[in-house]
Amino acid sequence: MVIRTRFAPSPTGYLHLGSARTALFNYIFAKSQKGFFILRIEDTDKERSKEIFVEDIIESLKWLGINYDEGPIFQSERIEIYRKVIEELIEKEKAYRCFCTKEELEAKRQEQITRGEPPRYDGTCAKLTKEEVNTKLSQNVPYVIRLKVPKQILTFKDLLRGEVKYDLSLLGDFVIAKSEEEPLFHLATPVDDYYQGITHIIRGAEHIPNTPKQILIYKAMNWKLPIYAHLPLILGESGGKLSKRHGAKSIQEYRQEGYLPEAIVNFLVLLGWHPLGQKEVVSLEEIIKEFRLEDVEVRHSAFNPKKLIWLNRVYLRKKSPQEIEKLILNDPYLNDLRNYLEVYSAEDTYKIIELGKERANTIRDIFTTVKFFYQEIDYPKELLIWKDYTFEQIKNSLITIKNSLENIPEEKFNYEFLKTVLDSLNEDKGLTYWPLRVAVTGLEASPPPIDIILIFGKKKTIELIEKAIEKLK
RNA sequence: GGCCCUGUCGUCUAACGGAUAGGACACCGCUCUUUCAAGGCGGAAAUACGGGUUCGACUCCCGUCAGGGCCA
Repeated sequence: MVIRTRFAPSPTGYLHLGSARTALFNYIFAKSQKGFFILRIEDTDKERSKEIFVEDIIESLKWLGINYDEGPIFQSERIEIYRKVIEELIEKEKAYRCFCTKEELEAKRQEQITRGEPPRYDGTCAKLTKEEVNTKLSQNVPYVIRLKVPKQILTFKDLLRGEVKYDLSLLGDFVIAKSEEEPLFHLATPVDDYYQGITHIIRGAEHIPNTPKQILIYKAMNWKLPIYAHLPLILGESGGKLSKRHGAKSIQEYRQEGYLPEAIVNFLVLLGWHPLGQKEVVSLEEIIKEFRLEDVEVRHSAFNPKKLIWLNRVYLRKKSPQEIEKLILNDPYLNDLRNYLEVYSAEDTYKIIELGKERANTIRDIFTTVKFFYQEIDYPKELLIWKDYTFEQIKNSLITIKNSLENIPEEKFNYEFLKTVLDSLNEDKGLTYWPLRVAVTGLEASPPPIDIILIFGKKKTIELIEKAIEKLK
């Protein structure tokens, strides 16, 4: 059997971590089985569907490296297919037109509630004769289309949870379409899944209660059922399902902040699944090789942003400065960082990136940790003080450093020589390095001073030391 | 409210009837070090609760409680 999976978002919001995880697992499973992964846009809700969200979904998937083999297929372009199914269901008397008005339905519902029954449709219009229906149609009485639901227990198999039971008598004959041209979610989804040959429906656990409704369509049409696997939900830090409402950031926001797609993919896959052994940093290739859908965890998991940051650091450190430069140049979301690439020579810029990335969480962070290379520095003179030394002692140390540096010929201005010279100046090396480091960075915490001096060069370094000495006078 | 799903360190997870319940993030020490980061070493930290089943339950069953989802 050729495996076919799909990701079927409705374009009513930006793609966030929760739905990206669903897409990812569908993709990984399909690829692990040498199957196909399909993108379907469920845009039948014309009010809430927006083109901008379609673009966002497509762009986000592309960025994450979740490539679909077919699609995007738009439901809005498939109205004829749904119409045929609806007509067939009515023809076979599996579904019927319901002419009840909102007021009538509301009255019945209130009645049922007062009787302590679950509110559901009582099937009045199912009893209408063909003649009665035709009369109402000719009078243009508005209607919806309902599916006939048998009063029995439906059991379906979820690949991760085993058998799930559902009492259909609680459901009543639910609405599957507002008209022949306006299918609802519970109709359009199974129809597409069937016609698109989807073998495995992998989606969020919030769809478990929807599953019986969709299975009923399959049964009414006499179609072979797909395999269902409902993924655990990702919960926000505050508890509820991760969603726009719970302050979930979109994938593109992470991109904008300088996260790497590898880190996000690795992070998401760890929510509910884990690679063999004790390793946690895994590439998409390894994931695809080791992935087994049955091994996916069923319990919901909370989103842990600190672990995402940690993974991002891991991947950031693996990148060479040249690769980071390329990312900045090629990603419009990081466009503004280009300015940083033009200040120093390419060689020096690579060195700066190297220093910055060791301390950065994200690509964007790189330049904030080494901002002293790019902006005028200022700091309170107290920052120059190492331990309990006096201003006088620090000033003298800086003067010694300055004189030593001035005496170093240009050709010997390299790491080893500088280290030998600076190491020899004071018994307490902190008396040398701390004030020197503050003088060139203005910061409490920064990369090591010699690395910085080498990029600034002799002249600029001496200028900065002179400024520091000036402060202490 | 009804129905459904789920309960292992704070968080993500391993253990799929048989070890001192393992790892990762975060946290706290120590170490390295001029600072920060990274690294190395170490620490604290969990089977929700109550009943069964079994020679033996994290693991199977029932109940309670808790969290979450869907519908209304």
